[in-house]
Amino acid sequence: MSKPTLKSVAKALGVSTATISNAFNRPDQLSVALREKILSSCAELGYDGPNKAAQSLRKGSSGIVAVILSDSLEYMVSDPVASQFLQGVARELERQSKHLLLYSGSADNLDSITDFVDGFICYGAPRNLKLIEQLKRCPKRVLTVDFDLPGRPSVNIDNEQAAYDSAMAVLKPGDRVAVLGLRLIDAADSRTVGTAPLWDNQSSVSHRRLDGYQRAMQQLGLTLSNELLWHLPESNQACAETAAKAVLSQSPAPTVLLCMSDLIALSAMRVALALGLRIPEQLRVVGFDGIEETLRYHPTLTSVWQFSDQKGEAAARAFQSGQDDNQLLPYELRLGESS
Amino acid sequence: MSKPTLKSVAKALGVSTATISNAFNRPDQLSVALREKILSSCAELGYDGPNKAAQSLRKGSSGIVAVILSDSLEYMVSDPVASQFLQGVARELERQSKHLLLYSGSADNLDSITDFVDGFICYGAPRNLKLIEQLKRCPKRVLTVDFDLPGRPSVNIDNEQAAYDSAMAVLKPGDRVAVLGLRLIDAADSRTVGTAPLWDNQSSVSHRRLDGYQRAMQQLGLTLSNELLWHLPESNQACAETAAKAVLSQSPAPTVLLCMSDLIALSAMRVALALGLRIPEQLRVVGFDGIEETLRYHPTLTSVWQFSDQKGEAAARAFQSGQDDNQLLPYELRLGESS
DNA sequence: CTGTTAGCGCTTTCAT
DNA sequence: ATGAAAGCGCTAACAG
Repeated sequence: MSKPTLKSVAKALGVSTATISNAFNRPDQLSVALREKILSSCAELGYDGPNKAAQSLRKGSSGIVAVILSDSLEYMVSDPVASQFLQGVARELERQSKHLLLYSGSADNLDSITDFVDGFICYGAPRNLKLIEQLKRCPKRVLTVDFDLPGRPSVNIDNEQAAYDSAMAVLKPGDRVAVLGLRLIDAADSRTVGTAPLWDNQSSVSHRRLDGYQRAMQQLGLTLSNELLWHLPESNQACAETAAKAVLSQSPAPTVLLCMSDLIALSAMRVALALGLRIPEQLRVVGFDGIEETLRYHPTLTSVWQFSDQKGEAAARAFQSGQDDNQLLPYELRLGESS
Repeated sequence: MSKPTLKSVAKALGVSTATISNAFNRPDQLSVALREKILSSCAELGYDGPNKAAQSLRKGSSGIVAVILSDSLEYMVSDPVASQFLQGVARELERQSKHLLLYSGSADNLDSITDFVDGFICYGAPRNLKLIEQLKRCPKRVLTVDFDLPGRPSVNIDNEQAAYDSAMAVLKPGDRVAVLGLRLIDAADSRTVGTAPLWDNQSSVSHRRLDGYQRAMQQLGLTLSNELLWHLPESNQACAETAAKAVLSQSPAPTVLLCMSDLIALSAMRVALALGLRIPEQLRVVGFDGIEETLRYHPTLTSVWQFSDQKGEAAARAFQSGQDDNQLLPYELRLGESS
């Protein structure tokens, strides 16, 4: 015997298909008693509700929201900031009785899933630029986070201002400044930006942060030399160590490290300490994001906290709300022992 | 103007719907020239292929495979073993041009997704036991990993034998042994198992590993005292530290720590070193899983390597193959400086 | 409160 | 090589 369908169940119970459908979708359309009876009979027959694929075809919506990650699952999954964000999205979606489909930003296209989902929440500009084109002309709802798409709603923080604030909190006149940046150019390894063209991927957060750092430096009469502006392809320990070692072994050594993630800042501090540098006396360090781990480490890190889980919730809520505005979330500069 | 459909495109091009369908799904059914023409016209019209929801309804398959995690996304995502596994699944599925839907094992039911997917790969017994019941009577393909369901294909390693091997590699006569186990009883905190009933969740890997440890101990004439058998609710640093501190501060202190994950073993070694214990002279430690991080840490860890990424690939392949056997994958005991 | 009916967008015989 | 037509399982109007 194959799986029961709405029709087969209706026949078995001697009622019309509409009645069964209503029993599941519109309780107000029939008596409580009848509904109870139908529901329990269905349970016995092994029918656990209308087929969702058919339902989705008919209604035009499925209750599934896709989250497009900026990179592969494997990478995102190991980043505490991203997983905080996902946690928030999952929590809010659960409240809405919706479901979450995780999709890789390095995938080739959205074709395989667009027809199954109600829309997309894009967390960071997808690594594969083809996806951006597809999202632009997608008839479904698209909400971006940490970047913008013309005419689409978004959720973000003011990265430029936050970076500016963090730099102002740590910089002093006469400082020699190094920046450990994230995905500033198109290169797969950690290296100084040098003369490589800045790779502006949909006005990424990194470039906005760099703008903020530079505004602060300008204001203090400081300049950033090209060899001290580093590009890291990923926010992880390995990339950060390479960069930190190179930067800190220069002479004269930098007195301040502006880091575009807390993970980078933490690794940099480890390297600095291993090199015998004293923080903050000889080197001040500032991070970005706000992750738990920095609270357990000494010296604690001065950083911009952006509450990624709340950002995830906000994104899911904004997705649902249907409003098309560009939402700016609050952030908080928290001073630690590193500055 | 709304999204073009197969029908609207057919009308626009003056051919039948079947022809358009064939152009996309069965190239052999029409001339190359015509197909080319149709495909390019479709691209112009902004039609990028048949609607997948309708296709799935009609064909009864969608090309999406759900991976049911044993716990919430947020938890799994931070576990290196799980993310290795997912990596492998994702890689193999990509080869098959299929897609991956991640689903939480603590979700309430599968109803919301069953109709959209071709089947389920369950990575570990889901935390929510209701899901197990649903999987048992699911008409779609179900493959389990790291646990078994009657009549369903599975992919696993021989946990009992692997645990036995690892214990035999480290144990000596006269040893005082402590076990840092994973999810052995139904408790949310780290604690000794004591007299609590072992919670056999579908013959979990943990219990098989415990069996293996005990066989080895028996063979060497050793016994495991109840206060030295620990239950940890999760494989993470916090849980492991609690347990390790308690276990190592006993006197006489244990001489061997059998740990059910590398993450646990690593944390335990940190605690031991902080306590001034020398490894392996005063304390030998063995782990389970095989994760990269143990190679960078000193002392390096003796552990059972189970190649989770290959396990993921194997699972996705077995899912696709249609074979219903229970596959046992190889593992490898690797000796490190900790034993 | 219940039944009838017309599709949602597609694939697939079966004719032509 | 192509077209007509029958559904896949369901929902929403509408009529009763």
